[in-house]
Amino acid sequence: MTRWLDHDEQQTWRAFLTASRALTETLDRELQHDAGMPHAYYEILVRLSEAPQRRLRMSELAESTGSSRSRLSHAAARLEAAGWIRREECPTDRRGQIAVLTDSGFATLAAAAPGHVEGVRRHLFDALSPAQVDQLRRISETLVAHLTR
Amino acid sequence: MTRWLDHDEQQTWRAFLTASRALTETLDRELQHDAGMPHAYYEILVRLSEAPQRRLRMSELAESTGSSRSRLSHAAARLEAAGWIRREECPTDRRGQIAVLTDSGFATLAAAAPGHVEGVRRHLFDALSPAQVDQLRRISETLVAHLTR
DNA sequence: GCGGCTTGGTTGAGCCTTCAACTAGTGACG
DNA sequence: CGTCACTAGTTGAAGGCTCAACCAAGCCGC
Repeated sequence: MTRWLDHDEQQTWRAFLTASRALTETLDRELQHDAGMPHAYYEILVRLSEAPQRRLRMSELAESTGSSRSRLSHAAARLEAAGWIRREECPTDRRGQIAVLTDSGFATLAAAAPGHVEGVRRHLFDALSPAQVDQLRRISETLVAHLTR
Repeated sequence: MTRWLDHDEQQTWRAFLTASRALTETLDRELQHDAGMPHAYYEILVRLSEAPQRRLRMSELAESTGSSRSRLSHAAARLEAAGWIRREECPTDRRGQIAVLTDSGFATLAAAAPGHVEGVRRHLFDALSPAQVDQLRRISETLVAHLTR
């Protein structure tokens, strides 16, 4: 037997879908416009910038950005063509590749970050009360735990 | 001056991103696998199925699914090729088109719905407490209002 | 009724993602 | 030490989305 959604659940689900879609689309568009890259690529640069020596194995980078190996591989090809990252051989595993953030990539990221952070604040945090922010965090963490179980 | 995110805000933002991405990707994959259509197309069929006579002007359909006219136009071409919708001339505005859900489209939707709803329940509602569901709804509604302002 | 603005919708190019297939290197086990 | 399963990463095709350009048709003023 299907456990259908009642009216309230419907409303919740549709509101959530609309909100998350609108939010990600808005931020994606802003980033594309201001920095010439989609949000997914921005995230890759962020993770690299936070890693020791600004370098990560492709597989770790895929893991940490929540993308498939294939997606990351395509993305890396573009980022490399843009001169924002470079790929090096891994000394300990000859199958491996290490993605390295270039100076140009770091500079691009540094230029893009303020605008993007401002966008996140404006579109998300400014709209919610401190209590709601806290609730959203717990909800999100619960969902992540549940989905990656 | 950039209003940077503090540590807690960072965590909240990243958790939210991860959760909403994981959720939509999971449901999208399930739907693609079980019903042979992406979630965006499923939504179009749902809106049509709820409309009087299962028909809507393209512009209203775009509005109600939160997609651009261009996106809907491309989607409609595919849905029409699949035989799930059909487009008719609008009698009152000769520029207009009316999307109509076909019987085949309705049957496909009816077949896909139980599995999808079950997925939404399993991945979202089952993970959260009733209080959290209520919080999520208010948060989402607040964000939608804020973003479409 | 005729310029000119606006609206409804489509189109094509380019980009991103997915999926499945593939290469190459690693590691474990007999 | 050879074989077989698994892991790292890439590739290409196909599909979906965005953006900008475009064609009609409606609408508004004079």
